[in-house]
This record gives sequence, structure tokens and C-alpha cells, in this order.
Amino acid sequence: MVFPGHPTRSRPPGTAPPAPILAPYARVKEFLKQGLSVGRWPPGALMPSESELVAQFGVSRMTVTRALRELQTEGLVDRVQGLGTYAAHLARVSSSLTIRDLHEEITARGHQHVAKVHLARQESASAELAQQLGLPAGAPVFHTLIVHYENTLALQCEDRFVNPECAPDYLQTDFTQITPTHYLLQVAPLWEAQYAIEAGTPSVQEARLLGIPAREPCLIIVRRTVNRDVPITLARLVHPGSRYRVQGQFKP
Amino acid sequence: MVFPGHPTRSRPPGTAPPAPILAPYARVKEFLKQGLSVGRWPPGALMPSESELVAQFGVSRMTVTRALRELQTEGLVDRVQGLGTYAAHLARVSSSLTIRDLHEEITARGHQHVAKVHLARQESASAELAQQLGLPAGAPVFHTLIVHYENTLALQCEDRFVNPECAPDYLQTDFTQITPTHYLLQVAPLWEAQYAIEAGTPSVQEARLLGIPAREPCLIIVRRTVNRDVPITLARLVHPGSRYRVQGQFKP
DNA sequence: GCAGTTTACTTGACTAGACAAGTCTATGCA
DNA sequence: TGCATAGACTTGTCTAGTCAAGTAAACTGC
Repeated sequence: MVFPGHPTRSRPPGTAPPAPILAPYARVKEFLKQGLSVGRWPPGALMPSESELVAQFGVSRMTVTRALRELQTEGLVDRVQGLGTYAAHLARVSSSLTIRDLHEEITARGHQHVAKVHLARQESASAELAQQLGLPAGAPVFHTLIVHYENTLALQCEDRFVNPECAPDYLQTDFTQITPTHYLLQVAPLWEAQYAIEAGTPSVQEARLLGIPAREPCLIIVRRTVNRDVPITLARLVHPGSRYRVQGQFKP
Repeated sequence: MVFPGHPTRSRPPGTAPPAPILAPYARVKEFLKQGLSVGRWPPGALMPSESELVAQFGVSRMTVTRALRELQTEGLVDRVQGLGTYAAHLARVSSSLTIRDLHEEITARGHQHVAKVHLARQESASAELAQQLGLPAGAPVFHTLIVHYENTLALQCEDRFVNPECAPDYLQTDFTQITPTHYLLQVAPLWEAQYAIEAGTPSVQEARLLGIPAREPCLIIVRRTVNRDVPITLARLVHPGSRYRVQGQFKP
């Protein structure tokens, strides 16, 4: 795996990066970020109070507050009412990794996204599945099994269960035209998900559907999606390890 | 892979979730979030302007602005100066997945984290490695190869290159006591990283070090870390697929 | 010495205004 | 018709102040 080269190396030597005129709140923020990056305030250290920054920068308290609050939501500082602002223990911060939508990823490469529907029907939920979807055992659930291709190469085997209460017309959708993810986004636009990413071998059926050897390592993502505490869908996404990777940025 | 059950199922039936008294900015935010979740403003739709929300909630504009700005940083709305606030196209939003530190993960399970150092020396950078670390070709780099155990089971093989300019004392560190990640955090507390997660087979050496069959699927993470545009380290982390998974939350 | 209270300092949240800048529409002139 | 301009509306940012609430140290009375 090779990442793009160091960006500053692509700049002609001797030229400085463009320094846009920053808004006052951004200048305060940049000052604090710079101090954190050079270790001026090691993790856990007490940082300047709002009133100190007000005096130092000659701005109003609202401006300083905005800078500090944004640093807090970025996880760079911890603020405690009555005590002050502290440099965050970055090692304990769970970081975030951005990942992209499969359809967008394929079309962004200028390739064609094709979906083949192998199964789309209503079933009775097993006890475990019913619990995951917040339904009584034996309740009807929708079940689809779709293989996604990049041009002619199978990229993902998508095995999905859907809560009928959230998407009653799910099975009427033409999944060769619109992906389940996109359809569910229309029905329930706001959601959260829990994820597990692991490496493993595909099932016999999955290997056959993907057209890969039974022992080829696969990247398997299991995802459970909820919309404001109402479970929507449970999906198992199997990708051939040689054809797919999750890529992204990582920030504390 | 089984996620914990639906949280509302663990509440006694008939009891509502606790409704804390929300601050005005939080009430505005919640109103907009609720509207987004029920599809009141489908993706791309124009949402109420700040002045409309000011009139509706009887609060000052700063309060409304805060609610809207937070929704914007959460990726739920797009704001355009001169035009207005729009419901975000969630499908296009790259979402974030929180992942945890290995050492913390092991100790949180009440297990013992043991590290065995197999290599810690200075080498000359190959052309490709030098480019990744922003160094001239052939420049000295630090190279460590460490296997991390949970109790007696190998969980991660960590092959790492470090920019000596950022951490001159790197090789003097006792990596059986402090992990490279922790040490590097002390030297350069603020950083960003680029990630790639894939499934694959380990090299012969990695399989031997991890004590697994040569064909066992592994979760492989390649990470490049920079501190304010200065590259710090390049790491290849290989985990047996049967012993390790990445788990996390996912929010638009 | 010790328990309770006061005080100083901190962040949290808000108000009512101000000016700047971007976008679109309607108007008026050539 | 075509173009320039003037409003009207939007978000972006800031000021100078207010009140509330949490923390810790200093102070007081016993």
C-alpha cells in the first residue's frame, strides 16, 4: 500500500504555503493547535483560560469561546466548568476513519456499477435476528441478497435484512437501478450505525457468488443501522480481499 | 457478529426515555434533527432560515447560529452564504468510524498486553520509503518490528518506520514497556493519519511471528502519520483474522 | 484542628445589536 | 433586447455585556 507523496515536496522549494487571512476565532484556534502540536501543553496540562486569551488577542469572549468549543468537539482539548481547559490525552481519544459509499466509489473511478439480485423476499425472523431488529421473534422481515460488480468483477456480496416497519415498500424496489443503501436513505434519511470489520473466509455460497476461491481472504463488514433508536437494517458485506480495501483519513 | 440488543427493549415497557431540560440552542438543534429524521426536509431541501428560527423559538440569532453550525459540522446540513441552509445529501457524506488503541483495548478486557521486540535498528531508506516520509533517498530511518500479545496470543505484528527528525531517541525506548504509538504521541502530540484496511494473507515471516498458518486471512492496516505536514511514521499492522476485528460507531 | 462559608475564578449559555459578503430578483436605462 | 444596478434576503463573524453553575482555595467561627 502506497500513499500519495508528501504534499510539501510537490511545492517548488523556497515557496511558503499560502497563508489566507484568518478570522479572529480561527487565529485563536490556530495558536492553540500550534501550541499543542509542538508540545507547549502536554496531554493533561492546563491551557490558558478564556479571559487570558481575550486579553492576549484583544477579542471578545464569544470569539475565544468559539475557538475553544471547536477544539473541544475535535477532541483536542477537554473543558471542565469551574476548572479550565486541558490538553486532551490523545492516546485515549477514539479516532475517526472516513469511508466511502460503494456506488460512489465505483462511479468515481469511471467504472460501471452493476448489481445482480439473487434473492428478495419476506421471511420470518429468527430469535437472534428479531432481537437485532427490535422485533418480536417470528415477525416478518425482508431479506435481500445482492452482488455488486465493478464492470464485470464482483466487488461485494450484500446479504441484508430490513425492518418492514421502516421500509414497507422495500421489496418493490428495483435494486439493479438503486442500491438498498440509497433506498433506505430516502425512507429514513437520518441514521447511525454500528460496525465490525474483520478478515475471514467467505461461505461456500458467497465464494460462488463472488467467483473467487473458497479460501481467498475476504474483508467482511457487518453493519447494524438505526434511525433515532429504531433499528432499520442489518447487513453483511463480503468483499474479496484482493479487490477491495477501506481507505480513509484519521484524525484525533 | 452480534451487536448488543436494541436499547429500548431493555427499558420497562410504558416508560419514556428521560427528557432532560435542553438548552435553547439544543432545542433548536433537536427540532431540526427530528425534522431531518422523519423526512420533513429531504436531502437537498431548503431548510428554515436563521431569522425564521429566531421568530419561531423566540431566541437570539447567535443561539440559532450555534445550533445550525453544529449541525453543519456534524454533516447533517449544508450552509451557503447568500442562499440558505440545505438538508445534506447523506449518501455522499463520508462517514466516520471510531476505532480504538490496541493497548487500551487489551487492558480494557482485563487482559495483559505483552510486546516482543524482534528488530529495532537504523536503516537506509529505500526510494519509495523516503518519499513516503518526506526524506531524501538513502536517508537514515528507524525500523522496528514488534509483536503484540494479548496474554499469550499474538494479536498484532507491527512493522514500523520512523522519521528520525521527529523522534531522535526513538530507538532508545523500551518498547516492552511503552508502545511506539504512545512514545510517538509524546514526541509529537498532534497528528493526522491516512489509513488503508484490507484483508490478505500474511508474509511467511509474519505468519511465523504470529504463530498462525501461512494461509490464514489477516486484517492488514497500513497507516501513515503526519504532524502538521511533517511525516512521522509509516506502519504495517497485521492481525490474525480470527483474533481481531475493528469495531465502531458510524455517524453521517 | 476542623467544619462550614465566602470568594475568586472558571466554563456554559444567552442577548441584542452590528457590519460584511454572497446570491438572487426586480427594476430601469440604453 | 440586453445589461447594469439596487434591493432584499441569506449566512459569516464579531462585540460587550449578562446571568448561571461548578470548583477550589482562603477565611471564619467553634
